[in-house]
Amino acid sequence: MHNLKDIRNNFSKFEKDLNKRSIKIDIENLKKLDLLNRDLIQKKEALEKEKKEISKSKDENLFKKSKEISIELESISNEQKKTKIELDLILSNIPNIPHNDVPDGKDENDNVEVIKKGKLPQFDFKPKSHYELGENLGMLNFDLATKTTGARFVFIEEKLALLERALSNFMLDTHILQNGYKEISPPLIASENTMYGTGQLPKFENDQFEIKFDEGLERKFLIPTAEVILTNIVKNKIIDQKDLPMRFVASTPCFRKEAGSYGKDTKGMIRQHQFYKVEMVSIVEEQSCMEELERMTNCATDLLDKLELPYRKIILCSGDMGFSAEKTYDIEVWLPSENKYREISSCSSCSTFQSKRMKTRYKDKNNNTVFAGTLNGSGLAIGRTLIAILENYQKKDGSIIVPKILRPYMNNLETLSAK
RNA sequence: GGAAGAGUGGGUGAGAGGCUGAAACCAGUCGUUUGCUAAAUGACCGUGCGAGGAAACUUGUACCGAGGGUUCGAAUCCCUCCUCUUCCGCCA
Repeated sequence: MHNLKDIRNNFSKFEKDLNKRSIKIDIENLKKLDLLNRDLIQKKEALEKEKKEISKSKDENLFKKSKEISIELESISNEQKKTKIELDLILSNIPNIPHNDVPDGKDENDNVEVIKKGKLPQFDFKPKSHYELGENLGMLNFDLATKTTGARFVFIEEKLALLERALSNFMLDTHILQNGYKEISPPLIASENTMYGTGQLPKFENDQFEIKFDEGLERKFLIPTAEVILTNIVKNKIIDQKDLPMRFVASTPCFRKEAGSYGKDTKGMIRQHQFYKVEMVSIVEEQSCMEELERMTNCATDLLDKLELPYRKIILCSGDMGFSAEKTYDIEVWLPSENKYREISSCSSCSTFQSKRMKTRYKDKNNNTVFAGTLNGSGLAIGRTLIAILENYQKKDGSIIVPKILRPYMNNLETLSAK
């Protein structure tokens, strides 16, 4: 959410900034509504003052007048509320402004590679896809998921399920013990206001699984990422400056409708309605955002180094970034069967965009109340890590070597092979 | 699910229709004094949205869980909802 106060100072700069994201808004309308809103507020407050004075005077002769003012006040107040709602609706649908470091661009083709690491595996046979490998091992079952649930779900079984658990534990341990994150096991359901706080609502309602919840009025959603619930830990809060930075990590299932991706990645488990992901979230002082983003991204790539998987890091161009982000690094892992890199992590700084929605603040050195910076990043998407291990560690006979770092988490198992 | 009680500023907690943006205490900020791993003392110390100002700041208004209502006037009375606590029931 953008601050109207800031926008007001320089409407044309705001308009230019949004151009970077190919967003066009009716800036004149915004100006007009802002003026109207403030005008109505002034009128309202003048009347309120008059009323207050009458009631203070306790002069019974004026009581009738006060009553008349109340009627006028109500209509002005209603009009002002309506204007404010209209303004908020416009503002809540505008994405974050890209940071200066972010390259201009239209879509994923304009993203820029930053580094490439790890050596690509060489095979003296044609490498199989993860779903072939998994099905041949008898450890991935898509048909069964279709029977019990529907498309875009999967059963993971036996040693592959163990591998999934091992990945979760390995990643959590690394972030907790080595990187200073606080472990959280959060609710997987978020309220409407929480979804609004991180920017999933109102604009991306179609991507969310809403669940039926009889009691209460507020709507509930399955989390599309732990970012939602971890970031909202500091919703409506004035944080003690000395508690910053705050760093949280959780391994949770994530639920996404994947609306609008019909026909994309339909085979295999690249794109599922449900998947596990280890998520990191940082709450920092605004000026530390860029530094924290580098730190967080390193936490993610470090895992790939430890797993000995080849990857590259790219910076997303302005047109390809998510709604709340000011700057995003994607980390892409090598998939031999596709002969290309695929996203396995996305680390973003959201500057104060989310904290303005959530009302997350802290007192700075001058005792001014300022908005905090928020960051989130996957470290890593477990389903896709599983895919990467299957494909990169496959042998000609279809068995899979277990990466060394994971063996302690798997009773020292060295190979996955069919029975 | 039934019954009872409670939600006040960063925290604890007074207030029970006008003098309350809200006592007191803790935490915090800035001083003073004595000195030294600290004590004493004074002042300041909520948030949102407006207005004026380059700014420090000044000023208006709203906010005591949320939303309505009664009243000239509501933290205080009434209604609805949410949340929490305790007791009972049910249950992994």
